[in-house]
Amino acid sequence: MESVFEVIAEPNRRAILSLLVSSQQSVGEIERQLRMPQPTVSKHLRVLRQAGFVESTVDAQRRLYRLKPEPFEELDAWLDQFRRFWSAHVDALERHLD
Amino acid sequence: MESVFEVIAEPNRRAILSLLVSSQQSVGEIERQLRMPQPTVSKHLRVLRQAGFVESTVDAQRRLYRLKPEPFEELDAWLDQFRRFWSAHVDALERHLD
DNA sequence: TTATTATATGCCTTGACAAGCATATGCCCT
DNA sequence: AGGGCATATGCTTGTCAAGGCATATAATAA
Repeated sequence: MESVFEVIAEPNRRAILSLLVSSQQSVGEIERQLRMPQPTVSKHLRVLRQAGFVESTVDAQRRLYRLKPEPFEELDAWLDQFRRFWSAHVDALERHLD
Repeated sequence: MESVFEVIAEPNRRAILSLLVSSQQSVGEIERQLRMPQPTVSKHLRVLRQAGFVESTVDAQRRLYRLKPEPFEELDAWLDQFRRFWSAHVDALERHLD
């Protein structure tokens, strides 16, 4: 589970990341919104934390999780090598729609 | 193996995609450059083809594989929701708008 | 203190997938 | 037709990760 690519391959992890876009959330809030067993949520959060996608702070008995930018930058950097290639396609599509 | 995320989770598949950025390649050329058994290459190409990452044309006994843009666009669209978390994106967006 | 809430972790089972190897398919050439 | 080259596919095996469930840890409240 080293690579960021493997981490985002899991649908539930992507759902958690999308949830955290709006604001930081506790484990229990994620659990309820995604209707997922709590151990499952905690395990996915662990993977996300170890890969640098999220970090947490303590709030009484709760842990508040929020996004971190670095892995997303890494993904974007990887996509970059293909960007020239497919942006031409987008431009062509836009011209066609005009 | 439906999702584009699962497809790019495999390192050898990412290597193949990176190879194809420069130009289209035959299975044998990919096999030699990546020092990978031919059945392995063919199997990964099959996954990539089914997910729309590549397409092939016939050249005598060879099949020439080249990239297709759509799955990359899908990845980029997913990344988009997280872009406000890293500052470099602002610059990239400005460059794109120029 | 004990009970309750919030989160993390351990064990176990199951399923998926990648690789190895053999073999099939298909095209080219003589 | 037959042989060789290029690619695809089938079968089997090992590995690894996700989920279920129980339990541990820790903070709070009564």
